[in-house]
Amino acid sequence: MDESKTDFDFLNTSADLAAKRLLGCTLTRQIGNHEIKVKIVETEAYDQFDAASHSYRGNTNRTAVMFGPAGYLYVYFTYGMHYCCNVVIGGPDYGAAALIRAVEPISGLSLMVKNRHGRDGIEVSNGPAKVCQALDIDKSLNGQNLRLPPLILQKQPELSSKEIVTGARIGISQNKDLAWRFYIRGNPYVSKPNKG
DNA sequence: AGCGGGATTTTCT
DNA sequence: GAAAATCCCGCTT
Repeated sequence: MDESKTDFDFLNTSADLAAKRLLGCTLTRQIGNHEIKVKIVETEAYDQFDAASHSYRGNTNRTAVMFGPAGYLYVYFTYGMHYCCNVVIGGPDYGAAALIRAVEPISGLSLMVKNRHGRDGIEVSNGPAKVCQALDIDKSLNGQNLRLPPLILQKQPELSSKEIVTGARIGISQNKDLAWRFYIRGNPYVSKPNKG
């Protein structure tokens, strides 16, 4: 059977719904003989109709991956020093992606700590640039097919709405009130729990 | 615990 | 030329 066509159908929807569906899914990163496996615990949605999104200004060299099919990796470089990674979501003509803001280690923790220069505990992966550092993701993985090594996304059963917290996105200056950040309730790796 | 600043370069105006 | 989907450190409560 051709799994490649159907695996990521669950991401072929609006950015906010797809970002929510990514919570609980796993990422497996192969680095040489080593393997790191993590669970996605925090995401943010971005699409072409959203002024805060890189895709808002259209399909450029930088954003081309966002305008491709779901299930590919979009990596961008920011603040002159950090990489952040996204899972492309929605159909090929819908420029959308979900920023992976935090993950929970499942296996390969010692290598993650090493990649984070000794940072331990939740500091290993409780932020988008920390996730990329821990998983050794940089621009060379931009456009990577997430069905294939060295980075594989696996669907997990969808969480119930009670397990998901929704709120405003972090670190943006446009569309601040749009509640397109999602995280797993009570998870210690969430970068910044909502106040209140 | 919370605030403020610096690091540093890609991307688009 | 300015801003940027961030992080870390140091200083103040």
